[in-house]
Amino acid sequence: MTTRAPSIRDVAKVAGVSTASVSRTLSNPEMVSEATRALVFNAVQQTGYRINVSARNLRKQATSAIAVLVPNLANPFFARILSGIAEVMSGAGFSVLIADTTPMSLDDHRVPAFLSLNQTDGLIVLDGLLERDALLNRGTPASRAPMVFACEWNENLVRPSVTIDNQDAARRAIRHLVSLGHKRIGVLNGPRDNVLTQARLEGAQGAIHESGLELPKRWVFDGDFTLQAGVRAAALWLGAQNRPTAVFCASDEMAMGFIGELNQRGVRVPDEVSVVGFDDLEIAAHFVPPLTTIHQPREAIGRAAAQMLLDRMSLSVQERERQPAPKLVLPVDLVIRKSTSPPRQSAG
Amino acid sequence: MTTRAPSIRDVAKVAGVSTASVSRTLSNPEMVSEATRALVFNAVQQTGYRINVSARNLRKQATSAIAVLVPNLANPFFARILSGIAEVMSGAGFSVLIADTTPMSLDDHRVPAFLSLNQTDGLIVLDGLLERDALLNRGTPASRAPMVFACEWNENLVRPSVTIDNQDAARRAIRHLVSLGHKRIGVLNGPRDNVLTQARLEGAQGAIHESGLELPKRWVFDGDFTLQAGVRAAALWLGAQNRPTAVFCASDEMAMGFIGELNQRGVRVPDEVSVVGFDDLEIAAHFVPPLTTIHQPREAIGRAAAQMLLDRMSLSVQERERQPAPKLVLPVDLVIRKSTSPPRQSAG
DNA sequence: ATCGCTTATGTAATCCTTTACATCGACATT
DNA sequence: AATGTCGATGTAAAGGATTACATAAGCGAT
Repeated sequence: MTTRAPSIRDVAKVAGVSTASVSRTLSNPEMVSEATRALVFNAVQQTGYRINVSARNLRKQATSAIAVLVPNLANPFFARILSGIAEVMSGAGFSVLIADTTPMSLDDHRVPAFLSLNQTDGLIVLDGLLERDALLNRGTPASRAPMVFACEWNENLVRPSVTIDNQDAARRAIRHLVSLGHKRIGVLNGPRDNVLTQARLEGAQGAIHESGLELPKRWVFDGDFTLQAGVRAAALWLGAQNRPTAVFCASDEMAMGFIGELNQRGVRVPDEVSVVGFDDLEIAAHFVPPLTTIHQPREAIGRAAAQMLLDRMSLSVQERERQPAPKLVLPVDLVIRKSTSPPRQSAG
Repeated sequence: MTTRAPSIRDVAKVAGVSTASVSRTLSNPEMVSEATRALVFNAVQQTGYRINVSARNLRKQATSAIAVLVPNLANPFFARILSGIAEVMSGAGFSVLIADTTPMSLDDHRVPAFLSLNQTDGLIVLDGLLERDALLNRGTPASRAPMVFACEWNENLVRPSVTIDNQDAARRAIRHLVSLGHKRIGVLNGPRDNVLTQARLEGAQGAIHESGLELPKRWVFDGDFTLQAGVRAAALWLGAQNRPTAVFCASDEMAMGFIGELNQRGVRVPDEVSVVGFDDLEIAAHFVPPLTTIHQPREAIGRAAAQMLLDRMSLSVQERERQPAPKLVLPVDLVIRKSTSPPRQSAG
């Protein structure tokens, strides 16, 4: 009844050739004669043969699959990057495994499992926190796996990576606010231990000082990139005295949470406070008001990371270790919409 | 130099036991004696052994992986469901493969590849369009694969599924608008061939008629669930004479695109038109104005689908075919926020 | 001491492909 | 005619874990 799936032997028998010929026809059609090819294709049709991926993987010592470690799948920011990765990878014949790293503690047994390379041929890491995991460095086989870090990655760490210039982006956001005449500029940032947070804060700080302004501690709000963090910041902002007339947020989600909450409390943006976001999520252009923000080419980041991983995987271990880790820094744009305007009173 | 990874044989040698004992220790520790167990664990440590997944899969005729077919990965709606799936599945020791089906034409070779079960042990399909693919039904092995359909699924089709009651949801949205006093209610719907579109339209139509109102064709706007569709609908709405005073949108994205565009053109929501969304994306509660919408328990849908698939996979083919396809319909809520209000003039 | 039963372990077959190596014709060159 | 070359095919050996079956050891009962 439940008869076993047809194997390459069955195909060979039907076609009247050897299993080697079948295998060759299927993976290197140009190696066999026209006649054999026809015979085999025919037999494949007849038997309904489907290759057994596990057997091939075992023999080839490769899996044709890569894994993506995502800090938070529910976050729309990552979804889009994943989409870019999936596009390139499936085009190249690879499957994409996803792993949400939020629920995994850093020393979770699954992380090394992914790294051990017999589950996947390579890895794209979107979670900057994972680097600190000793596991990435300890076991030799693990650290040798082809790996590309994307997004949450400090540009000066030594690993293949695809990032944007976070400092520069923050600087541009601030300059825009300064050029509008803002003197008191606040920053709503990510979690302190996040690599992006530091880079963006430095950039913002630099630009503020360059302009002869100050960034006192009380104008720097800690957040975590989420809508909720924006909501909390709104309450803080409202309660503060001598408030900033503009706030640079390290993510669109926080910017929207901030604006949304202010609106509920009757404070208008940009009339009473200008807001700059970061990411340029799709919704940003349609928000009320449309968000001035830093555009990140998310799909391109995903595609680039995938391509870089593909390149790395095509190298031998030695070659990989000899070559310096490639680093790609993609350009970002400031897109000016309606959430920023000159401050209400020109003087603080 | 590049020495081959330690295999179970190496562990066995170091531990001074047979490969069988090693295998048993690793997968059924209770089958071996205390002493052997210690010996083996030790040897595993020493050798740095990692199981070879391909070999195990080949032997066990299973992959410990499932695939999720997503219509559009970039869509935040699906990202959250995926997150629920990943959570349950990785808890149960399964890997999750994702495949974005938008780029695949329906007869793409990859679809049957996923179905052929030797790449994955099961399938969760979030793309309602795929059912029409003859491939799902033609080949016996394919149609026998454990499969669960979620979200985009018509409740009365015969397949294991996790859905919400779309008709009821739409009905509730409409009743809410009616209860506010609206007489002219429009609908911004999904693509015509989408299963959700039909169910929601029927529900909306039903509720409108029940209330003694009409739904003329010109008040039904075709969309595709995207922000852009909302933008387009706004233009249409503005251009129409005798406009609806309220619009029920089949997705939050469309609702937000609609509101965003109206705002740019100086039309206030809900003052001039009330808007109900569908999905309750995170951002909905923080939009300006906060969106009245149908709450879908997205993470729960994902978890439920994963659990159902797990259950189905634990059954034999015969059992699966004997049992009726399980169907889970999760409850939805209407959450009333600020994008709906009584119409400006009480009479049409 | 023998038998029977249980528990722990080892041996070796098995899962299905890929591919190194061997073989075989056919054809060209000398 | 003998030799060499080349392309196409077949044979059989991996690849690494699981597990059916065989064996051995331990123990209680007779």
